[in-house]
Amino acid sequence: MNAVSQSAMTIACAKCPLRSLPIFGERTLLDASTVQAFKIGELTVAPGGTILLEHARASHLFTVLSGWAFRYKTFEDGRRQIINYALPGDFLGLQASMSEVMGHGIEALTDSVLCVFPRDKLWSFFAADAQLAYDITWLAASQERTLDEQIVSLGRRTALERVAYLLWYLFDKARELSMTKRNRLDLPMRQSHLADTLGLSVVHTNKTLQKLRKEGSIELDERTLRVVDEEALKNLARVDEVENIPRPLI
Amino acid sequence: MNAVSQSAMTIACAKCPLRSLPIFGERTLLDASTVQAFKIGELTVAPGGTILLEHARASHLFTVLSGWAFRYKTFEDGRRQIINYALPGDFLGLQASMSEVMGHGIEALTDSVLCVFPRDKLWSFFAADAQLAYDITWLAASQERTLDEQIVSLGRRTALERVAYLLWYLFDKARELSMTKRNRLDLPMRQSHLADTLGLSVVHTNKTLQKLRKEGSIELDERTLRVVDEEALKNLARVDEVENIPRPLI
DNA sequence: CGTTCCCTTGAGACCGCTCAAAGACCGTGG
DNA sequence: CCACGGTCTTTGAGCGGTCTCAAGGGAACG
Repeated sequence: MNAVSQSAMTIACAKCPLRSLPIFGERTLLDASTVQAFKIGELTVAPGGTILLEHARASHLFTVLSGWAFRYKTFEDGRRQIINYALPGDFLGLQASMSEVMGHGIEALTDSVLCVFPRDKLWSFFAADAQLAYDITWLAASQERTLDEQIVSLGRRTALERVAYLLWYLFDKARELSMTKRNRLDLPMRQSHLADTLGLSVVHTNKTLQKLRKEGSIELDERTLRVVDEEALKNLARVDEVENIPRPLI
Repeated sequence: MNAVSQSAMTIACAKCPLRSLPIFGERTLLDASTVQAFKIGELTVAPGGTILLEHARASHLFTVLSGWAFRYKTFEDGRRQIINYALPGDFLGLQASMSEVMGHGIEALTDSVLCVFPRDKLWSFFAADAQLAYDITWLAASQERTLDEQIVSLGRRTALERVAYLLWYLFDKARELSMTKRNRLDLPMRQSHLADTLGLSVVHTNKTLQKLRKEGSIELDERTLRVVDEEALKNLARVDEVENIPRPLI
């Protein structure tokens, strides 16, 4: 709720910097004018700022243009579960548009900019452009796959495997977006975020991170992750290999 | 793979018994002929039969017409995580249609019948019928909400809360479909299925079930669940109330 | 230069695990 | 019809992974 502002200056979809990334394959790329017609503005949020409030009515959909955010749910007694992380190109808020009220909150981890779309126009855009409809469904289905894997993590991976998986997942996701340099990635989250993602306490998360460092496949200090031996990390994490196929961008 | 057969006799969508259930609201109900055109047949599966094989290429989409099924993932060492359960009206296989290979398996718990749709025609049906496209997206988004809640369960609910939540969730889902009678529901799964859903061992699942029975809000024997005090169960489960709005049926 | 937030470390408690075995239920075949 | 084997549920014992509580150190910031 704090530090949220709406900017008059917006990036034209045709000049969207994300469009040139290989992961958003040219063949699958929606015409920029279609997205432009759907887009109504941009939202700028500071670290810790709320993008979507838990249990509130959501009137917008978003695509992350830059920055990190995370989706979460909380209990009244303060327990928090982070559901997943959003990076540039991720489409947010769809769940809410199908029911009336948000089931989760979304918070920015870094300074972030999001493209804003009107939820009440979703249907008319579906009717007008089948490719847009298909792309949104594609993204929703892809999101399901990610959530499936998070469920497997929480249900059946040990603490060490969970940490390894999360770090590899974030690394791989960031690499697709060319956010890594020489196997290095700056992670904006605190250990308390990792703990709330992993279903562990902060203390045990810390101890498990240290154990993982001793395994030798990663280095992690000053909030910079370095993947030293990706194969070893993936084996530890029991990664179920999925090829990164080009994905749509709304 | 065993006990799978394709029947020549199929139910006409116009006469689909699910269409008269209140949860599939009339206003949101897709024209029967649209679904009929998309449907290519029915699949009958016996208990324990495979509907979708993990890591195989999927060429079909399904709607459960009758019976119970579950989605799961396994590790090489045998650990299994059940991701969620499918009941009549649930739409299956979408994740796989967006990538090449199934990330999960689907297995029948009871004798089941599924409507079969061709995955390679999905795009052309999207282009031909915006309502169908919208409905499929709706279902995908709704599924995400369910998965979010499962992530919260595994990450932040205690064993007792988890069991309470799962039983309430199944009860509520079945009630929408008029599968309950006087607060009673026949559950087809074994305790090992519950354990693999809850991220617990079978032994601890058993002990937790007993503790829950002693709490008094449920009875459970002979595979019949009876919800004695739904409010107490929901409080125990820390249910985040969501109204059951009418949903589409493909 | 103090305050605050975060990471780290240690100690002890507890939740959920594994191992083991007995009882209950069911289908099958003698 | 009964004996048997297999699967599922239940129970007990002991271990260990993860938790909570507590305190110290380091870095950032006003």
